Amino acid sequence: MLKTRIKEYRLKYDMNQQTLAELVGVRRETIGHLERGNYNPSLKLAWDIAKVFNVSIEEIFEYVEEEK
Amino acid sequence: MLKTRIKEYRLKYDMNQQTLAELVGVRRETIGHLERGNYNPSLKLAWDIAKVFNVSIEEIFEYVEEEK
DNA sequence: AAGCAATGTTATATATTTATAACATAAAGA
DNA sequence: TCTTTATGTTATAAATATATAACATTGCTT
Repeated sequence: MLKTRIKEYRLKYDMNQQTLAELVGVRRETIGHLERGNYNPSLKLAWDIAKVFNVSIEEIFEYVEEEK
Repeated sequence: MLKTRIKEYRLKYDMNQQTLAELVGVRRETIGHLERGNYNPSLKLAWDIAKVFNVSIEEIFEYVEEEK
């Protein structure tokens, strides 16, 4: 299961989904889906998002084992 | 454009494509395609490969600008 | 030369991400 | 209340990653 801190960093930068989406070249729905854990992004998208926040990919995305 | 050091690390670990593929749960052709830069992996696959070699994703994958 | 292991390559099918559009909901301000 | 902004949600289409199978090539070893 994928845990993400996109929303946390997005709010830290006082940014809405639309703005982040434009910065990385995807739709705002895509950002929303990622924040809600609906699917795993491509490495390219993960890379681009991490770059916006000047952090490593690992800082924003983490795979953890399912509980149940 | 995606540059990758999969092959470099794979050889360092004296491992063939088949073995690496099994460790991360994909086909050997998929590893081959990645090494030849045919497509960008999912974050999950990139994560799994980095984990096999005990390095960060950024150590193995890097996006650089196209020359021409 | 013959055989084997590793990798390249290609075609097609399947799965998943992402795009697109439309509508719903919730919060905040005028 | 009405309007606006941000986000949720859902359905469908398009794009791309990955699976699968088949065959080619290369290098090594006998």
